[in-house]
Amino acid sequence: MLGLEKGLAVIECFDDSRQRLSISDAAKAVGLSRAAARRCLLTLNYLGYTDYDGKFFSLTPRTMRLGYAYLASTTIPQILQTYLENLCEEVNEACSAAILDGNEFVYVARAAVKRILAANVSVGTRLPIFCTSLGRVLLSGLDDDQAQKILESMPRPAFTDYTKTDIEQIKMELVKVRGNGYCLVVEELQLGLSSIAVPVFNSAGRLVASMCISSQPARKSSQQMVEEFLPKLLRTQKLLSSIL
Amino acid sequence: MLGLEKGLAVIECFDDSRQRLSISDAAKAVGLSRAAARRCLLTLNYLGYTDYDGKFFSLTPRTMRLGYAYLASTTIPQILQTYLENLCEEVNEACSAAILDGNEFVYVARAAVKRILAANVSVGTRLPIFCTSLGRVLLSGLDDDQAQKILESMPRPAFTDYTKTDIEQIKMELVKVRGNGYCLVVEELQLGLSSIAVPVFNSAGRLVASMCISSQPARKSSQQMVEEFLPKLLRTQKLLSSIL
DNA sequence: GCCTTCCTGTGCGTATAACGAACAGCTGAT
DNA sequence: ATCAGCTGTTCGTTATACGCACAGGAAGGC
Repeated sequence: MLGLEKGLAVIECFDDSRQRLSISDAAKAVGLSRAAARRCLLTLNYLGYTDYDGKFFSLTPRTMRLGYAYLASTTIPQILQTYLENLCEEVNEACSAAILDGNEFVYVARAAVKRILAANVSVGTRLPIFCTSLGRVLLSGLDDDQAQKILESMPRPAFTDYTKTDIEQIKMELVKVRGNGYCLVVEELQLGLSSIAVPVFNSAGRLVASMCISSQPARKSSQQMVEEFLPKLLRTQKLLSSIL
Repeated sequence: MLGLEKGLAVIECFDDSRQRLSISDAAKAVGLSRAAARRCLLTLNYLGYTDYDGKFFSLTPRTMRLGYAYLASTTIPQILQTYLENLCEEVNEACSAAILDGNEFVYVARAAVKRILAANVSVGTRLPIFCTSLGRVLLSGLDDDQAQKILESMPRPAFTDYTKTDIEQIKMELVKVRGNGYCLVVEELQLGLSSIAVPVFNSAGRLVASMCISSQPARKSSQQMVEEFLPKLLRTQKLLSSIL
């Protein structure tokens, strides 16, 4: 069904840098002919997924039904959310859970503490997997071939001086993650940010998500992260694996 | 483009009561022929929006790209989120913001306090507008004909003994909201829940959202809600209207 | 003022995608 | 063992989606 494919591509091409699109804009962004893009947008408009002011189309909140169909249809994020809030209460740091989607991960649950600097992430936010604790834990659940393929398929920019970008280096990290059962990443995504993550298994022992506690190197040393946070993460992990 | 319409309907038909659907299930739920439903699901699977185990289809996190295209393409929710977190910090109660979508509203930002009872709402959750403070504020921004039409179009069950279900009664409430500039709703959606909401205007004076502080009648009387919370809501409202 | 350029909306003939019906194979239940 | 229900596949027909081409309109340059 080509029409469906094109329509979905049109929806996805809206983002923070493309909030309002004319027909030609959308056609260019998605790689469709103007006629095809127009048909898609008019259909989306007819169905209530977009607004049209005569010149520009913009998405309506109706679109959120699509994304939340997933969250509503999956119990794991809801359960994770509850446990992360308890965990957050306990350690007074931001706690998040994520699942793999292609070469990114998606936050599916999150409990944040109110601090001055609010990391601008929320449920639905996507981040690269190669340089994050949540991502590397998810990667560690794949076999080497798959991990290799995914790592090769993605750009691996050095966000900071500490970012590991070499595939072999990252694969060595994955080995460590599998051996230790956790992943600590310090300032690879952003200076001043550190996080420690563990895998989340369901009752069948399958890796279904990863969860982490985020902090700042200035407040918590790497050693503190492991000594203080890891036991609590592992306890939550155990609780979760019995009910997922 | 009929194909697009059908595909989107198929995505939306997944929810908490329909997590995993066979081809026949989906066909019945959406009202398509089995053949058409199969074509949709196979296409969605090909595009990565669903998983298929040979019998049942389920949505993948990829689907969240669609819903989050809206959030990412709109700055209002992000700004609201920041202000709600400050407000939440100040009053130590759950603060939420919502926008209108048909005869429901959608939470687009939310800051919750950690309490024992976690109201099971998050960004993306939808609730009816006729019996909620957020909803009535949004309704009050429409003209009478539109409000009437929307109210008529939706089921209005009495969730509690206090739920106002009569259209005329609700319209009188809307008049009060317009006059007072706020809306207080006590235990109409659920026993033990109360909330007070105000409209959010952009710099052009147009109603773009509503925001509320939620509490419990056992802890905060109606009078307290108005005396303590309303001034803070109005201050935040004023701040927002200067930057939206 | 005019011209150019870009975009939009529309019509049309064509290719083909989507349609539904029908059939065969499979599974699970009675 | 039989039946019911679901799946996957094929096939001829329909009409959907296609891209091209043209006209109207808005914005900008000269």
